[in-house]
Amino acid sequence: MEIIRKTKSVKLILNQFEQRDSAISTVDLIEKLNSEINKTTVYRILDKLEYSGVLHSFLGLNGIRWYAKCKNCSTSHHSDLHPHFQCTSCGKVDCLDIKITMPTIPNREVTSSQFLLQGKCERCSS
Amino acid sequence: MEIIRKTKSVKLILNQFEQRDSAISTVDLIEKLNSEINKTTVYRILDKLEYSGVLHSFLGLNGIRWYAKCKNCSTSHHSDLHPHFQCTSCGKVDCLDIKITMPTIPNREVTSSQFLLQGKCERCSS
DNA sequence: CCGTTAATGCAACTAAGTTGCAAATATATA
DNA sequence: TATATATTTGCAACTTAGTTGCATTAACGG
Repeated sequence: MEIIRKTKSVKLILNQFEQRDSAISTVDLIEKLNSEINKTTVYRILDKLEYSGVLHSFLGLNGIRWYAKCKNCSTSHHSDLHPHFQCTSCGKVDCLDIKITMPTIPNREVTSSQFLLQGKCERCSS
Repeated sequence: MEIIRKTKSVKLILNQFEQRDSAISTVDLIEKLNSEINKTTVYRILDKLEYSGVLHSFLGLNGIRWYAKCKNCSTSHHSDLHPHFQCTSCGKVDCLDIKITMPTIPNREVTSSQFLLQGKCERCSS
């Protein structure tokens, strides 16, 4: 899971993330690159990009996995404690630039968290 | 989705939730009641119990759905803004009795949220 | 340019959850 | 208590996200 070569498929996937700023679901990515990359490959590349700190992932509504660019992550540390927002109308997901104060809970050692907000995005509520 | 009859299957499922205080995943429930109830029925009953405000649901790690007893919910309003905690070691999930202050986000109308904390529970970290 | 090793495609699989339909059963009413 | 009716159930078949093993292909360091 360590070494990552700059293959055609890797470039195609990274290109998708450079084109937009919002998160992309695995399903969308597979659909979009369907004629160029096999879905197994998409899953494997996303895994590696997350592992190496290029992307971070989280679950949206319906348990589908989403990926977004990392801002301050590395292989050893994922600092993605920001919440995500999914529009229940258009389905689009964004990273929110808000810091979450991780609650301390007695008798439990919290190591990470996922915070998903749902509602209507600007475009869908107007 | 409205009317719910007190059938043998409904009683069996409610009984599972009365026996414990932590959340139960759909998968566990199906497995546990496997000899008595068909999985389709389990899914359908859980849907109805959530709809009618008896249970609330959320996604755990891996996108599996979990259900837990509601405390102050009704058909019209689900007041389950509390976070959930999943132990990465034993997989058990609990509701946390903590109030979340819903962040206000410019240009977005937030209607609900899911907050999942991960780490080690008391039993697994000692 | 070549050899090594990682990356890819493919096909088959797993697992969660859904759907349609016929048969069974809860419940209100007579 | 019997009956009508609408809800609930089981079953089988399906959908969809994600995974695995393996043989083939392609990066890239020397």
